[in-house]
Amino acid sequence: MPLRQADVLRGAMELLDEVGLDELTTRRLADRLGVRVGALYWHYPSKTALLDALVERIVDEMLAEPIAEQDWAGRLRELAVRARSTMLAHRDGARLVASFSVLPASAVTYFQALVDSLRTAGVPERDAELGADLLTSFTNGFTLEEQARQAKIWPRDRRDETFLSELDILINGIRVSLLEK
Amino acid sequence: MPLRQADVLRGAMELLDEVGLDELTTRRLADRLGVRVGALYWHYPSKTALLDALVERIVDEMLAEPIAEQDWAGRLRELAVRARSTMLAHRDGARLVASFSVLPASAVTYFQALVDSLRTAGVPERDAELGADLLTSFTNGFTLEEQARQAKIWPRDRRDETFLSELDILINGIRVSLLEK
DNA sequence: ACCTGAACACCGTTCAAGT
DNA sequence: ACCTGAACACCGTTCAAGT
Repeated sequence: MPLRQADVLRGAMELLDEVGLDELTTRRLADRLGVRVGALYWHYPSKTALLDALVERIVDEMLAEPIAEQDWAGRLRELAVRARSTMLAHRDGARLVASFSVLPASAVTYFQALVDSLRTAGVPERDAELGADLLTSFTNGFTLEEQARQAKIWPRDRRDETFLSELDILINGIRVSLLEK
Repeated sequence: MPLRQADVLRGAMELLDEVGLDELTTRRLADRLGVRVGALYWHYPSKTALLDALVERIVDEMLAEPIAEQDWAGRLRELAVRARSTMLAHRDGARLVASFSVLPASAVTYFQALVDSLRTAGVPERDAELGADLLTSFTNGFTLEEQARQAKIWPRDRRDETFLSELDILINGIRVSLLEK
């Protein structure tokens, strides 16, 4: 029976996890799906579009489970932790997510969840956006470097500890700069 | 007269700035240097080695000028601002720097400058390293996203403002978490 | 609707041979 | 010491033609 777009996407995700982003080629993907390269272009218009679909699927996972009720700091922490662990769950996940050419709808939702956490704590819109952007830049920068190099040096629990410590420093900055001013 | 390694490096940097990282191929570089592709491999053992040399040159620029005497917060700010502006000075600079396979010696010096700024303010070694890593992750994450997408949407002065605002929030976090505890 | 066959215009890398 | 010529093993993409 014929391939559907979802099969191509699933195959691409599996191949990503097995060989990494640099070895994820259209030809290897076609092989794995038992099809000729050209066939892929019936399902996706370009490799870029396929990678964007992968990014979307990964970012979707970040909000798959609802965020537990808690104070603003706990919500920010949970959102950041989840973004990191979702990217770490896929080989080269951070680099892939950083490379999107079409911003996934779920990325907007994610960013909005950060902004909302701060808004409900009384932070004005413009400041809440700054805080959300700061948190996102840190999380992505940390995870990108971690996945590219640190993961080969330090064990996961050590890296978790470091991430949480730095995250707390950052959240304290948001507290004194945006909440208590 | 024959090509020297420095010529290849300069040519690569110029090509990077003209066409970007994705179009920086060994063949285009060879064309620009008036040489056949294979000749490059006499000067650099691989494209990866050449890219690492580019990264090194960019990171070197970050500390080309001495850091002005000032308090720890001012020093951290200046170091972060300089890292960002140096990466922005080259097309795809942030993505290139994030991709290094051999950590440049100057990157160690840069990181140490961050750590030292905190150490002289009385922060213990381990905490100083956390703060330096936090600052680095943020700066790289911010600039990577900025250069990849935001630069096409917002003018430079608007992005400068945003970076400085977020940087201050982060530095306040370091202040209350690592200095005043 | 979905895929093959075959091509096009590229890549990075190697290496004997030339000067 | 530095480079050419030529090849090898790949890429992403297109598209007429097949089923």
